[in-house]
Amino acid sequence: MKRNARSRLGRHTGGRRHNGAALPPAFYDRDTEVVARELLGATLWCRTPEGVAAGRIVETEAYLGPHDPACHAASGITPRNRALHGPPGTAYVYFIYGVHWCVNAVTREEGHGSAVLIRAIEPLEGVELMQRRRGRDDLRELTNGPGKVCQALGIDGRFNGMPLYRGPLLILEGTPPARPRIAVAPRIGIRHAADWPLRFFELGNPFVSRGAAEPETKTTR
DNA sequence: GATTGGATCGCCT
DNA sequence: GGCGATCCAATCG
Repeated sequence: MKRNARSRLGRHTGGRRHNGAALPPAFYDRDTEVVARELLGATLWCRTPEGVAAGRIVETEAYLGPHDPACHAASGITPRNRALHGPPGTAYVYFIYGVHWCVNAVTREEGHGSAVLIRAIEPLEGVELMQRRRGRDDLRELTNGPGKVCQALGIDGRFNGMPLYRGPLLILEGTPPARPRIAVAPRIGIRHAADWPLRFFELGNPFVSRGAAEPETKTTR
């Protein structure tokens, strides 16, 4: 486990290229929990005038639409959550706690209002840019939380409603974790439906926001 | 127009 | 692991 973490650090800090194709809209037009699981290992990639920054997705949460009390769609369509009700593969970017941006990938058919929150990535490209934006050097502290991911990649409200398969903000094919290494746990920081097991992360990965090696989390078969 | 709470983070103990 | 920062958007009057 420790060996994996170290080899991962070594393998990914060199700013390697990734040539994976963008995940198409059809990838997102499926069950939200399946998409949340399968986004693990994909690459979140963002280009701004400052440069490119990208990382491997290691932690996600599923938000299941109007019948999920923790999902923004539970309160109907508003100006804020309009992009959440867009077509599959849309970026839903919102501002939270008066401080942070969070980025989601919209799932299922247009109008359903479900999405996957990207909670943590493993830095792959543009490490210096991310360090500058975050104001810290420690690789583990760059992108281990949804607000940190957006700050490191330069994602803000300008990206809300954009497609994730063309343009400056992309999700690309990557290298999924082995299935036994995917852990399932309750979502973080929510009031309602606080015990629904809809958080997915790569077990043992040092870039997960918390609980990377929690012994009590359930791994998938 | 005012109030309130939130899918967080970073610093402090 | 506890708590204050900080401000937008939804809700209420």
